[in-house]
Amino acid sequence: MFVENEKHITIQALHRMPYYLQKLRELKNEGVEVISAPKIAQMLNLNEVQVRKDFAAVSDSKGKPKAGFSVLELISQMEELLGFNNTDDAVLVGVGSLGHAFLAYKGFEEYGLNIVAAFDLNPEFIGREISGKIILPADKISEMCFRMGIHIGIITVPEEQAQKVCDQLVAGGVLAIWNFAPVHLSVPENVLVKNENLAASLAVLSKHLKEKMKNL
Amino acid sequence: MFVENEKHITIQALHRMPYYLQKLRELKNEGVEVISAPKIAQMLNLNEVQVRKDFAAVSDSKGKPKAGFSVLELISQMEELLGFNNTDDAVLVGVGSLGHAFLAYKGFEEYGLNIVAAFDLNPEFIGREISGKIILPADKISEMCFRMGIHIGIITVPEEQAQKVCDQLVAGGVLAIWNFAPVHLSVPENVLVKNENLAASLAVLSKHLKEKMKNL
DNA sequence: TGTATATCGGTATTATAATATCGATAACGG
DNA sequence: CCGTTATCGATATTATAATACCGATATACA
Repeated sequence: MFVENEKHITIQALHRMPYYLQKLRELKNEGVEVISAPKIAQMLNLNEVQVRKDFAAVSDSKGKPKAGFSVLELISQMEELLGFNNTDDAVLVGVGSLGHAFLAYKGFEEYGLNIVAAFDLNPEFIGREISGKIILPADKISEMCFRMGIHIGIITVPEEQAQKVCDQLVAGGVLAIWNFAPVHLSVPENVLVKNENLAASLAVLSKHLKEKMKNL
Repeated sequence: MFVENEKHITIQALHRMPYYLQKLRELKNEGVEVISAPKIAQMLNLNEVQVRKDFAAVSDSKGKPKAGFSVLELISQMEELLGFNNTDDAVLVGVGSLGHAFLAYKGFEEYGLNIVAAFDLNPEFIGREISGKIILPADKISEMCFRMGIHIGIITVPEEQAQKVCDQLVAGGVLAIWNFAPVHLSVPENVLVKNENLAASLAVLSKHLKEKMKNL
């Protein structure tokens, strides 16, 4: 007879949350205090029932008929859920062009991610400073993650090196991996890999384009 | 009584394709000529039926019982489908840290994407050369896209500017938009927006981590 | 103050994708 | 050369997510 305190949130709903959050913050800045699901749905091109369900999944506060939901309450509950108000430390491996950009990118902090160390396999980079971080040799990954209690790893190395780097992160106690290499990574089942496969996205774009062009 | 020549491929299947392709190329390099669905499934941590169905969706060549599928045929048919063997021209808008990295990134060409022009709103950047491309003023977007017959636009500007840039791309005849700004973009229905929302990915990671840490 | 209505929450239905099942068949070993 | 078996394709089932529907209710306005 335990109370189910964990709301079930689908992965798709989770992906929609940042869009809600962005729009809600916009509305807040315009002075809007209450917003209805159909209005949000229209703005984001979603189904109104889906919006209402998504809101119900994050929020325990109820919406009022004819009016809607409290913008401020939704914002704070979403930030809570998404972890954007408590910062996680992360390490980054691979300071090629993409890794370089991430080290320079200020936006991550806004989402609660703080890159505390960067590694590379290339001796040429090691010891150099990029955006205020000293680049460390890749063979120190496990040790450093363990010592600093890091649980998030970002992989921006070429595909050939990705699995090896991944193994080192896991050995260092990392539980969540953000993988930008276009390869499948094998990990123990308690570790989550979130793939950011640019090739996959391009495939979608390219397919769509091919179909559009055919009809011209 | 027309023959259905367009195979139906789900969006999820399309996302899996680059992983298959990567693995198949690896196998090809090892000299493997025929591979079975269960083996691929095991390597990529997928269901064997799913793999077989995905293969059937791209390929008209049949697999052989007890043996499997021709690695070479699968590779060429996937490349064909994904459009990795015919290059599309694209423009990029926003040369902040991420845009900068994309201009420097060589990998896109491998996937059939060629960035032919880059734009920015910031007068400070205009006229400067980054990775061999001259940065043009954003108000030239529509004109240039139209003149050069560009159909793909990459948006790497901050969220406040994204919708405006998007409208200009659409006005210039762009049909597919790769959006890295964490906002929903409104477009006509014949235009595809592929969102690459880093915040959304981080949300997934953060949620997973929060649950893991709770159990410690 | 009463009536119309936009929106709510909950439930039912439909759509989509993943997985399980099974008879058929080509390769392999004895 | 014949049984054994891994894998196939096709079909059935289950899981998951999206959408439609409906009675209840708070607000707005006559």
